This record gives sequence, C-alpha cells and structure tokens, in this order.
Amino acid sequence: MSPNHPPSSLAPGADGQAVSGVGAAIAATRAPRGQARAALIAAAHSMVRKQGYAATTVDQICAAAGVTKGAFFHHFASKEALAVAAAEAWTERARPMFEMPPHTQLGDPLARLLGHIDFRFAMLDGPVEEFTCFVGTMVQEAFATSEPIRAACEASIAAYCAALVPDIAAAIDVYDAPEDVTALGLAQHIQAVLQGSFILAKTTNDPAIARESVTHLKRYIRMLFAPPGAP
Amino acid sequence: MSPNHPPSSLAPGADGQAVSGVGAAIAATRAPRGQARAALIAAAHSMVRKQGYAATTVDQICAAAGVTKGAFFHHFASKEALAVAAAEAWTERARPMFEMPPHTQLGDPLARLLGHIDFRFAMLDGPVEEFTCFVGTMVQEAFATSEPIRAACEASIAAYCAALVPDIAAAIDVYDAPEDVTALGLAQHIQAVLQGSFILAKTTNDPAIARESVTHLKRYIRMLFAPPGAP
DNA sequence: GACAACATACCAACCAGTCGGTATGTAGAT
DNA sequence: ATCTACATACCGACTGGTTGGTATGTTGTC
Repeated sequence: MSPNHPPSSLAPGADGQAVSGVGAAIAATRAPRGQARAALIAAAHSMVRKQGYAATTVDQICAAAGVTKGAFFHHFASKEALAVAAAEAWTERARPMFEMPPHTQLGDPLARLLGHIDFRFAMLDGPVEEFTCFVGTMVQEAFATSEPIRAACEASIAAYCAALVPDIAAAIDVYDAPEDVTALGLAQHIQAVLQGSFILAKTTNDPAIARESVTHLKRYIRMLFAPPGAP
Repeated sequence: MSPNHPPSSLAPGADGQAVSGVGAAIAATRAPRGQARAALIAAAHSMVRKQGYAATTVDQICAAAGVTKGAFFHHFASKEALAVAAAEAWTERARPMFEMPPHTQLGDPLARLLGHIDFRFAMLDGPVEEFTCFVGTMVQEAFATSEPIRAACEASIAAYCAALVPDIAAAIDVYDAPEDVTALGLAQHIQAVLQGSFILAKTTNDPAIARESVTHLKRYIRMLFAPPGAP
C-alpha cells in the first residue's frame, strides 16, 4: 500500500525488536528463534529506505536483523525473493493506516479523504528515511532489472490506491467534480504527489518541502469537490 | 534542472555518439579522443536512469561510453565524482527546455506555464527510462550516504524550480491566487508531481499513469488562476 | 529421532580503484 | 620547419576487499 512510517505499534510484530529504533544500526540482540523472517523483512524496510536496494547488502540486512546468513537463505531463496516478500509485507504494514485513524469514522466521504491527506501530512516529520516509501524507493531501482520486484511494488501501490477509491468515488457522487475525474485516477495522483514529495524531501534532507506539496494537494482536492458557487 | 529526455539534439554534444540510442547497450565504436568525459557522463545518465546508481558499475559505464577504466579515472577521481559531474551536466542538459519550445514566446505568463506543463506531458512517452529524471533517481539512493551527490541533486532540482518561478510569479500578479500560494512553492509542487509520476510510471512500466497525474496538475493550476466567477 | 530453524565456514565472481606505460598534442628554441 | 621538453588523454592488466550464494554442522522442538 505504499505507506510510510506506520503509526508505531499499529503493525504488530512487523517491527521485530531486533531492529533498533534508529533504523540502520546493527541489532543489539540476536533475534529470538522463530522471528528471523520478520526481523529480516523489517531490517530490509529500514535499510532500503535509507540506502536504496542495490546498495544494501545481504550481510547488512542480516546484521541489522540480528541473524546470520544461514537464516537469511533458509527463509529466502535470494536477495530478490526477500525484496518481493518485503514489498508484500509493506502492503500489510500500511493497512492500519486506513482502519485506525479517527478520520475514518467521519460520515462524509470528502471529510474522510481530506482527513487521510491530513494524516499523511502529519507523517512528514522527522528523519526522511522514516517517512518515505519502501516500495517507491525500490521500484525506482528495479523496474527495468527485476520483473518480480517491479510487479510486487506495483501491487503494493495499487493496493494503496484501491483503498482510497471508495471514499473518492463516494465524494464524486455526492459533490460534483469535473467529468473526466475518476476515483482511481485521483487516487493515483494522490500517490504520485506523495511519492514526489518524498523525492523533494530527499534532495533537501528535510520534510518541509514535502509538506508544502501535500498542502497543494489538499487544496486541489478541496477545489475539485467545492460546492458550485462557493467562493 | 531535473529534466527528462531533452528534445533530441537540443543538448549539442551532451550525447556522445559513443552511446548508442538504445541506452544501456555497449558502445559500438570507441569514443574519439577528447570526448571521453562527455561520453562517460552521457553513459552515466542513461545507465543510472535505467538501473539506478548503485547497481551501475564503473565498468558498465566505461563500456557504454566506449572508453576504458583508465580514461574514467583520468577524468574523475571516483564514481561519486562522476555522479556529481553528471548531476551538474543534467542541469545544463535541461536548459533548452526553457528556451526553445514555442510556448515560451507567449505573452501571458499563465499560458507560458500551462504550455510548459503541456511540454512535460508530451515528454511522457516511450520507454520509461527515457523520460525519467536522472537526479531524481540518484538522490533517492544517495541522499543519506553521499552528501556531495545529495547536494548536487538538490542544486539541479532547485535550478529547475527557479526557472519556473518568474512565470509563476507573474501569473500570481496578474490573476488572483490564494494568498498562501508562493511562486517557489508551486514550482516545487510541479516538480514533485513530475517526480511522483515517474515513480508511478516505473511501477507499471508504462507512461499512461504518469500522464494522468500531470493532467491533474494542469487542472489544478488552471483552477488556481481561474478568473473569479468563471465556471 | 526427525525435522525445521538456525549458525559457521567457505567460495567464485565481481567491484572500485591503482599503476606503469603509450599515444597524441603543444609550446618554445633554433 | 623541425626538434626537444613537457602535458594531457588514454589504455588495460592487476589488486584487495566485497558480494550473493552454498555446503555443512548445530540446536531446539514436537
């Protein structure tokens, strides 16, 4: 679903305690038996977000996960297979974003949509590598060289967009929007703005420039669904 | 300036003939003496856009440029130094985008701005790696691991945004826009949408999804500067 | 004791960068 | 104009360290 830093503890077990909070550091403790797979995926998430996929080595992931190479290749046939599994896990890790936050309780679909944008806006804080998107980063490097990774990233992004579609479709029904605006198309545009804002944030190593862009996105959505005749 | 595929032959000499048109292939001929540096930079542009920075090896760049490793390290102290030089060259390669196209002749600043968006829209065609952004791709991987590369990419993006500012500022003067819209902020938003649309295009390996997003961007800009009371 | 979940030791390929050497130009003196 | 002296451009074999992956041993669990 292409999320970023999911609200801590909303993805139970996804963040193996083997990965220290600061992300790229080496795991202090060894991962408990039975949690190697989850720890490896969590380590891949944080390391790839910081360094990119190709620059992140299997050894680094193992070290960050508190696991040896033997465990790695016991659970994954290759580095590429881990990447695919991590992309799928990323989708799951994002799910709570659509179920938990308060704005999901609102009755008006437009209010829910705008609430989601606010939610994403609020995420744009702290170190850049903690709010950027794992699959967005990875597909950038792998789209032409690894078809399995590309497809997994596409699925994750598509799942995020699909989760936005119902509220957008309902908003299109209730308010009047330009004819050629589709729910899926707008959902994809929202995702594009988020992904683009991550890149700008990386150029400055600061979230401020990303917040500016999401503010424009929110204004656009408000204007799209403005009651006709309102100022 | 974070362009993409600059209109062919608008960047004279930047595309060393050593690099074949298909991008990642090995150079058919050896680069003529005196053009090794330019050929290496052009090769870096095409290979990094397709594979990413870390996954692209110095040997691959040399092969694509039709040059040996000796020449590489004669011109660049390191792979990182080439990356910085290539980012600077990318800025230059984008410059014609703001000087040549017909829309730059228009009198109305908003028309010029919309013309530029159309121009970018028209670029979203063909293989993904031929319209995506070199510095956007590279900063994604290097923002946390190479400060020189990060800074060079920031400068390139900033130059692109700065080139958009005059027209946007003039449009803000002529038409009335919301108070908190700044010329630089909107320029950065335009850049964010473009970068984000590139990422979506990479997920599907198809430009269509990127065009959709740029269409939303154009509608937003038209709405922002709409004469009050117009439908 | 059998099977999954690991750990350890190891390897062949690969990678960025080095180094001694060659080819090509160029400026000044004659 | 030609020779000398030097600089720049380029070549390609080599190296030390790294990388993804393997082969085999060990430990815990039912």
